[in-house]
Amino acid sequence: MIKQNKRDKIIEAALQIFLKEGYERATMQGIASAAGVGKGTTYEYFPSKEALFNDVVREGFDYLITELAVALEQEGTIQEKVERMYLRHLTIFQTETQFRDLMLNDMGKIPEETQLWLIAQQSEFVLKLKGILEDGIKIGELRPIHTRVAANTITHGLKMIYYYQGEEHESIEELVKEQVAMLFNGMNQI
Amino acid sequence: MIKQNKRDKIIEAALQIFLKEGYERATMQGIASAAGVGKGTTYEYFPSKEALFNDVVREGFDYLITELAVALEQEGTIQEKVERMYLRHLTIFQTETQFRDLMLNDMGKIPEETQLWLIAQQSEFVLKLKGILEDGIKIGELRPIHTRVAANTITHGLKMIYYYQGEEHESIEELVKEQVAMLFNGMNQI
Amino acid sequence: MIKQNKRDKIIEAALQIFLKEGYERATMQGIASAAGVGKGTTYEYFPSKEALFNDVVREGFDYLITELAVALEQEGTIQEKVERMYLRHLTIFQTETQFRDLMLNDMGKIPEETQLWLIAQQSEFVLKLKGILEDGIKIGELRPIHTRVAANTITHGLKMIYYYQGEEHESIEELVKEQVAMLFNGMNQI
Amino acid sequence: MIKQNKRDKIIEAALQIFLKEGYERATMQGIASAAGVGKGTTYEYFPSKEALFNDVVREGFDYLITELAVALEQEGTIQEKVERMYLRHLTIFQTETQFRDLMLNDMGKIPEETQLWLIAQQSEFVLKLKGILEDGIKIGELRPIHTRVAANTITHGLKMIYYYQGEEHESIEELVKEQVAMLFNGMNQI
DNA sequence: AATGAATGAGAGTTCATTCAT
DNA sequence: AATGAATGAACTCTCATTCAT
Repeated sequence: MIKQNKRDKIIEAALQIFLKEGYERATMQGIASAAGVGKGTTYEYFPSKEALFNDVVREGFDYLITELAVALEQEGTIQEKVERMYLRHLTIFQTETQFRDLMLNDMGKIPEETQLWLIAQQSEFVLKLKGILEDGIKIGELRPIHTRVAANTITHGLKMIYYYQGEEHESIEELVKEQVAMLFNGMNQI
Repeated sequence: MIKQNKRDKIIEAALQIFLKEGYERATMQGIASAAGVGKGTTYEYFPSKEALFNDVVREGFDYLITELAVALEQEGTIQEKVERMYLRHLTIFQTETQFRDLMLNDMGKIPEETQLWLIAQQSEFVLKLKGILEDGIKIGELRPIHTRVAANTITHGLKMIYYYQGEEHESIEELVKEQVAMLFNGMNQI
Repeated sequence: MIKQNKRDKIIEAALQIFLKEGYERATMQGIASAAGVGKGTTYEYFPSKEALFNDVVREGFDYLITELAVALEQEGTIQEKVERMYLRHLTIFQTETQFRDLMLNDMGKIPEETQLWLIAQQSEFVLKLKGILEDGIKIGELRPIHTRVAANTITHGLKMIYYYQGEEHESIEELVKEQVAMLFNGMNQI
Repeated sequence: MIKQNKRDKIIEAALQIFLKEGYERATMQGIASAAGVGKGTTYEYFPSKEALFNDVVREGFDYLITELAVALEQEGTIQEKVERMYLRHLTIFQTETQFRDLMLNDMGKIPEETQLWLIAQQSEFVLKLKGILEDGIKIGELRPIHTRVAANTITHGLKMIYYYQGEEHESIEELVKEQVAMLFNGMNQI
């Protein structure tokens, strides 16, 4: 097993607990126990519960954004890129349906500065996607759509998978592909 | 003004407070004060904070689902119906961006039974929409799409508006219309 | 027994505990227990430990100053007035030698405002005493002494009794009288 | 500069911190940092916070008593000796008004044994002063006063300077001299 | 000998809930 | 039925002390 330092162990345990319990329900004692350290130890690494949450969010979001950006940058048509991104997103959160509680919730407890950082990160990501869509229009791969709305729809559409219940005879992967196909091909008869 | 009974006053006040503060941050004292009743009185009508939250969620969700269903049932093309539903949804939550905190968050605190009820309500709604889409395919208004995925995408796509930042020269209403148009017409060149 | 309201019971218990333990050592649990109420109840009456301490100090000091002023205002020579004041002071603190901890110590924990109030109260008292001394000089009862220093010496000299150890065959009352006599008659041969 | 050993550096730092913060507020980490050593190092020299405080008090008191005794032993009338002692006392504490917090406060935290030692030291000092006063009476320099009370009054009167506020056109030195003069000459008209 | 990472007992404070009025 | 005073469990955070290095 890879040797992890205490800080990483606490971050990881905190992520799990925040996910399972939400910010308020989570207790420092619980996080410490899950990390296999004493309660006081958490305060050696993070000055407060809020600061710990802040770092958890930052590291988690950083990881997520990076992964998605990589998926976008690989070869293929734009629809393929987006599909790849959706599937990567799915893989990351398949085991953690509660991840929405970290990403959508509890955001009032992080410092203004981090809130702004999150928005900035997300905006940057949306802009990158917008650029890709504009290129797609230029080379005639896409119709002349409203790229800002499209980039936002695609980005926030990622979160839809949080709500897919396990259903009968189709895998979630297939549903995701169908969803992306719909975004690109539309529903109207032509 | 219609005389409201105490129970309704408490439910209404609780909704506002839960929206503003989230479940954990909300206090029974705050809810009671906002409702203009004594703290003990809340316990005459609801046996616990959780039970109150449960009822608030049920009533709120009920109202929402009903409103959206009405929007769907009115005349027009399917795209028009969906657009109407999106705009109705927008109207309801325009003033309460924190509504996502009630709908997406804090759901761990309601009893299993209500969780299942919520899912059932939502499934029922998705089914109704699915039926509408199937009719649309039958009469040739829509392409032969995967109706379950489409119904889910449309339903969960409603939540995207929570994340629209106030942007420059376009109103949110226009962005919503663009978003619906994209769902129906697709992004790919044809 | 006189029926005391809860606030008074808490103030009284807090006084005892603060005297015995000092501000930092005193615990809200201990104060609550001593007052015969629940821990949370103290917070119904005082928003914090500091606020409770503040009120204890104000009420205690108020009582003390009033009692001493009364002793000064009764009939007699100036030496008799001062002696009476010293003895009254002695009576009040005879059972509470730790009172110095409340009056001299722990003053960093009370709000600036109360600190200023205490100084103002004390200054006012010293001024009153200074006036009495000046009258004494005018009517030839006292030598033309430095009245400000004298008033301060007498006032702060009150605190000396905190340090009298129980000694052999003389009572503290007698020692106090001797001390006052010395202040008025001096030590030098004439 | 004389090389100080670690123990002395810790004692000195601890004195400063105890003076500034009081016993409870002072932290071992703060003391260690001020002394320029590691936190664990303090425990190499002193087994506990209480033990450290104990040693600080003993050494500080020792120094004080010695200084005052020296002032008393130099040449002059008794009034001059006492005045010299008061001024020496003033010099020592002029910069540290918080010294009263060490001397008057926090004494509950030192072991019984040291408490008794302090009382004994003080008693011894009072006795020495009492002897001086008795000699003064014998040679007719002083009136036949109650020497024990006088010695106590003089000794405890030292603490009065803690309470002198900075005042207008007189220096504290002048006030101290006035105070001593009053003790020796009395206030009553003769 | 010197260190500081690790710890957990214990502090102040909040608040859902109870219950006498 | 309506109330709010009373309560204590449970929380975050501090810091004296230990101990492996």
